[in-house]
Amino acid sequence: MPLSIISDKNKRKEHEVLEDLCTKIDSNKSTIFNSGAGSGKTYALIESLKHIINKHGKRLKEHNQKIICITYTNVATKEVKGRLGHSDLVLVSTIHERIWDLIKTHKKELVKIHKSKLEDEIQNIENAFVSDDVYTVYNSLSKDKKVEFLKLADDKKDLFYLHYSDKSKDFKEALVDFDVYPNILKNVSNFKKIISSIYKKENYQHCIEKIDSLSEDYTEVIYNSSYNRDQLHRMRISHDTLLEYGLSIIEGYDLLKQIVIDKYPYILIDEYQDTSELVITVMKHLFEHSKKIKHDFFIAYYGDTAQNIYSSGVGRNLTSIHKDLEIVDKEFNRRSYQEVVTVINTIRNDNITQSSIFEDCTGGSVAFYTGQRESTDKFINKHISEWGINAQNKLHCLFLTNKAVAAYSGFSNIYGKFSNAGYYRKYFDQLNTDLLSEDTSKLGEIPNLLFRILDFRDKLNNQYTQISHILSPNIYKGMNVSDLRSLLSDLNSINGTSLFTYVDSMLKKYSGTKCNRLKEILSATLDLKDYSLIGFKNHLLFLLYPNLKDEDQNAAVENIDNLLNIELSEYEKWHRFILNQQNDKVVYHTYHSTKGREFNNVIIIMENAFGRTRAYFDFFFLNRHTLGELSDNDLTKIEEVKNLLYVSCSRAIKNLRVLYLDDVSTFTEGIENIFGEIKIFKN
DNA sequence: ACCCTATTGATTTTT
DNA sequence: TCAATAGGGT
Repeated sequence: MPLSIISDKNKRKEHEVLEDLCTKIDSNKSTIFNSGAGSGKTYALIESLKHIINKHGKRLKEHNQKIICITYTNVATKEVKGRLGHSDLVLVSTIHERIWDLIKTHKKELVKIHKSKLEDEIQNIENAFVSDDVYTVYNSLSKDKKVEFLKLADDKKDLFYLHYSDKSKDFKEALVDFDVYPNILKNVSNFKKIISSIYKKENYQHCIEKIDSLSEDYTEVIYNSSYNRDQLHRMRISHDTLLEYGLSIIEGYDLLKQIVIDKYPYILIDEYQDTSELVITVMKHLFEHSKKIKHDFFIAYYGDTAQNIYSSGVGRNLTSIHKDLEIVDKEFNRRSYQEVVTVINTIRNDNITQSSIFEDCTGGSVAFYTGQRESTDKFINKHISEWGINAQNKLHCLFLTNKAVAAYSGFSNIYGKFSNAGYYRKYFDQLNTDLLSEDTSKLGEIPNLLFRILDFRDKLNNQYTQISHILSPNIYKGMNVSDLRSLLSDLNSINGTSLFTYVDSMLKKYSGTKCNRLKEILSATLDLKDYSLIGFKNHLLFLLYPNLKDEDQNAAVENIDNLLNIELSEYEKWHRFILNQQNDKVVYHTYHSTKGREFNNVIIIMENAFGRTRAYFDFFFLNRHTLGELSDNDLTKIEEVKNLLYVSCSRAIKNLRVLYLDDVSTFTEGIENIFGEIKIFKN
C-alpha cells in the first residue's frame, strides 16, 4: 500500500511544526498557519484546539472564558465539531453566527449604526444624482418641475412596478404620463434607475423618521441568515451588512472590544483566505486593543492564499491589514503522490514548496492533452479502462460550469427547461442554487416540490426503506397489519414513466380514495392547494412564470409541459445528484465545488473561456511568465485563475489528466512548464 | 458612419 | 448584474 511509510525524520519534522504552533499559542503570539493543499490543515486546527483545552482549559473554566473557532461554512462547522468531540470550552460556528451572537443584544447601538448607514446611503444616492450621467435628464429640470416630478413618481408607483419588466416600447406606453418631461422616457433603463433611486431615498428617509420617533418595528435591526438581502428601510440586513455593522460596533465601542478579549482570549479562524476583509479588520482592532490594555489575547489564522477562489476573501491581503503576525508554514503533503505534488508546486510558484511526507510516494501520473470537444466522452472512456475505473475506484471529472455538469450527469433536459422558465430568465443567478443545492432546504420552491415527489417515489421503490420514513408516527399509530398492507398496496400502485404521468397517478389516487391516511401521506409530499392536474400545473406556472402576460401564456405552458414530460429516469439522476448518491463510476463536479475534497483519479476539462471572461485559462498560460509587465488588474486576474487551477489539480491523489478543448499553440510554453509535454488526443 | 438604446445571453460559491 | 451585440435613428 503506497503512501503509508513515514520516516522518523519526517515524523519528527511534522511534529516540530505542530510544536512550533503550540509555542505561539502558549506565548500568545498571534499567528498565521499556512498550509498548502492536502497538508492536514484541519488536523492542525483540531490539534490546536485540543492543546488549548488541555493546557489552558482549567484556567479558562475558572475565569468563565471560552475559545472561539470560526469556520467558513456550516458544513465545516459540523466537521470540526465532529472531529473535536463535545467541549463546553469551544464555540464553533460561522463568522456570521458568531458576530450576530456578539452584537445582537446591543440593540440601541445597532439601531444607531443602522441610522447612520441609511444616512450614508441617502448621501450616496444624492452624490450619484450629481455625478452620474444616468440622472442628467432629471437634473436639468427646474426646482419646481422636480417637485412636480416627484409627486408624479409617487402617484405612479404601482404602475411603475407592474410594467417594470415590459419591453421598452410597452413600458413607455404604460408610463406615457411622464412624457411631459422632455427626453425622460427616451432611455428606459436610465428612467428606471432615476425612479428607483427616488423611491429608495424616500424609503430611507421615512425609515429614519420612524427610528427617530421610536416607532414600533423600528427599534431593532433584524438579521435572518436564510434571507440574504438588504431591506434597510424595513430594518433588515444581509450577510455582508451584518459584517459591516459588526465592524462598526467594534470600532466604535472600546468596552465591547474589552468584553470580547476578556471573554474569548483565543480566536481561531479556519480558511482565512476566504474570510472577508471586514472580519480581518475586526480581528485587527481586537488585537491592537489587547496590546493597548495589556490583556492576553491570541488569534490564529489557518489557511492557504493559493486556495482563495472567491473574490470576496482577503487572500494575500491578510498581512497588509493585520500586521505583526507570526508565521508557521507546513510544507508536507499527506494527500498526493509526488508526481502530483510536483505539478501543484509549479502552479502555485511561491514560497510554499511541498514534498510528500511519505517515503513510498511515487507511482502517480499527470498528463496534459488537447482535443476536440466532441471527443470528451472518448477521452473519459479511455481513462476508465486505463485506470481500471469501477464503483470502488471512481473517476471524478471536473467541468467549469454547472450546465456541463448537469449534461454529463444525465439531466440536461431538466436543467434546460428550468433555465428557460421566466423566473430564472430574470433571476439567472438563482438557478444553480435553486436547482442544484445539496442542502435541500436551499432548493427553490418548485425544485423542492419535484424533489419531494422523487424522494417519495424512491423510498416506495426501495424495499429497505423503513416504514417510519414513509409514514409519520401519527399516521401508523393505531394501524393493524391489514391496514398497513392495504395502504402500502395503494401507494405501490402509483406509477408512471414521466413526471407527468406519475403525478397524475398520485393525484388520481388522492381524489379517488376515502382513506384519510393515504390522503395525508400524499398531501405531505405534494402540499398543494388544488389536488387536480390543472391545479398542479397552475402552481408550477404561477411560480416559474410570475406576472405572466397573456401573449406569453402558450410558450410558458409548453415549457412546463416539456418539463413534466421528461422521463422519470432523468429525474432520478437529478435526485441522486442532489443527494450526492451517484452510483455511477464517473462523478461530475464543477471545479469550485471540489474544494476541500480529494479523489484518486481526476480529469479536468479545460478551455479558454469562463463566464464573461473569454480569455481566462489561455490568458493565464500566456502571461504567467511575464508578471512584471502586467497591470494590477491583470495580476489579480492571473492570481484568480492560478488559484482555481491549483485547487482543482490538487484534488488528485494519484492520477491527473487535463483535456484542453481549445487551440493552445500560442501558449504552449506556459503549459509545458507546469505539465510537461502536451499530448494530442485523437479519437 | 456613428451614436445611443434595446435586447440577449451567461460563472463559480458561501453566509 | 453585466458585457457583447443587435438594432434604430440621424
